[in-house]
Formats: sequence, structure tokens, C-alpha cells
Amino acid sequence: MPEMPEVEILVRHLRPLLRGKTIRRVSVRRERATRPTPPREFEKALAGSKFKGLTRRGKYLLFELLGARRRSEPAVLTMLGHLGMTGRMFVALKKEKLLPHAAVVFNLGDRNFIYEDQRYLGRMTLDLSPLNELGPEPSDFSPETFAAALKQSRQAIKIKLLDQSLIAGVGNIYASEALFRARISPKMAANRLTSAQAKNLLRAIRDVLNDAVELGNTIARKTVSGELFYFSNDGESDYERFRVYDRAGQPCLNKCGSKIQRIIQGARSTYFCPHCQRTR
DNA sequence: AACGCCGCCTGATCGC
DNA sequence: TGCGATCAGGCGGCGT
Repeated sequence: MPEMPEVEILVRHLRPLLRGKTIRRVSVRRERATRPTPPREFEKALAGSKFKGLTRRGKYLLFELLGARRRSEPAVLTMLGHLGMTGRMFVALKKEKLLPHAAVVFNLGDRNFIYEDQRYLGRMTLDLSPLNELGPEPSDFSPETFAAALKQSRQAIKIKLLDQSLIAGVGNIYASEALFRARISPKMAANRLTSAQAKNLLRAIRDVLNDAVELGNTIARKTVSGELFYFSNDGESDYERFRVYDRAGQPCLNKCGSKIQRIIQGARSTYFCPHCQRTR
């Protein structure tokens, strides 16, 4: 499940591999992959363009390209990528066999840049409108503004943290992790957090995400084989990575004597320590 | 208009 | 052994 740290790691990995490369040909192999941009339009718009920059916003990847020379001056294009639940993006030698779920293939000459997605919940598109719905990056959010924003909602804080229009980049795993570090109950109504609690929570969100990027970078370096790079969730690499996520029934790492509990909020799993996170 | 809920997707796992 | 049900969960869209 890629959240902000996984996307950040991927962006840092891909940036130097793509910079300056010209797209010879684009092949959309899954019609859904470029929604709402029509696949043929997507292929046509990007063929011949050159990768310039790559940045991240929330869980989105922003590919900046210089359009193919048409008559007038070259157009700047932005392509938006999202990994959904199971998306992967990597550069591979053209001669390598395509994975069964390759959704979009960008040919760069002797290499392919591939977006692959087992469940097709992610996408690669020219529609930039989702960016308008995003809240601030955790690093840009002033603690006062964050605290004030929480006052607007009666939803449980855990559910609220998943709202990308409030704060960008927090997903199901790091929402639980941040609340544990801030010692705040996931069930607490967002508008009932004190200003101090909100500030602690923002601090915890930043710490959890930054730590994950650092740890992930270590793992990623080990995972790279040749030109192939994967972000994978199903791995040995998750060892001791999370303090509460997926640890139901196991002892709280604060050694309080309680066991981590799993509850369902908004149809999603939440993990927390009922002793250390007693706020309501 | 904040909020709840469903659909999209495939593969792993579980119960009968 | 086989097969349907359930779960994984980010996000867009829709209904209230």
C-alpha cells in the first residue's frame, strides 16, 4: 500500500533515470489506466515528448515533460501518476518480458518505463484536477492551521487523517502509526482534540513519514537489481517497520502490558493500544 | 455540505 | 478438491 513515503522514494529513484529521456512510443494496455484521459489521446499527446522533471504531491507523482515539437514553441506537459493500492513504476530493458499487469508502457529506446498495476486502482493521466482537491503537505502545514482545520469535523480523527483534502499523503498505515506516537485515540472526534494534541499529532505525522522515507531508502537500495526497481509491500522488508499496524494481539511496544487492538473504522482496519491511547 | 457508502479491481486465504 | 465469500484499501462519485 503505497503512501507518501513510498511515493517519495519512487520519485527519487525514477527522477535521474527519466530525466532527458525522450518517449518514442506510448502503449496503453489497459483502457482504464489513463482515465479520464482517453487512451489514444494520451498516447498521441505524449509520444515524442521529453522527461524534464519529476516531483511528488501527496501520493501523486507529477511528471513534467517537454512536448514534441509542433510548429510553434514546444508545449510543457504534466502527467499525473498514482499507484493506487498495487501500482508499480520502473524502468526495464526493452527486451525484458512484460509483466502480466503492465498497464502503460513508455518506450524510451532500448529501455521501457512501465506502469504496472495488478488491481488497476492507480492511473497515469493528463487530468490534473485531483491536485486541486489536496490539502497541504504535512511539512507545509502550520500547527495552528492544522489544529483549526480539525475543529471543522466531528469525524473520528483516524478517519479524518485519511481525508486527502485535509492533509495530503497520509494513508491507512501511517494514520494508525501517527496516532500511536501522539498517544491519541483513533476514535476521538477530530474537533475535540486540544490545540496541544493537534500540534503533537502533526509532529507525529511528520516524524512517522520522515522515518519511513529514511528506512525505505535503505530498503530500496538493497532491492534495486540492475535497472529494475520495485516498491513492494509484500516483503521481509516490513520487519519491525510498524509499531501498531498489523500487530493485533501483540504486546504494545511501550511495554505497558496491553495488547494492540484492531478495530474497523469506515470499513478500514485501525490498530492502536487501548492503554496508551486512552483519549476519547 | 459534511459525511456515509458503494464500485472499481485481482489475488490470497478461509470455511464448508 | 472445489468453490464461493471475505478481505486488502485509495479514491471518485453519488445520495442524504
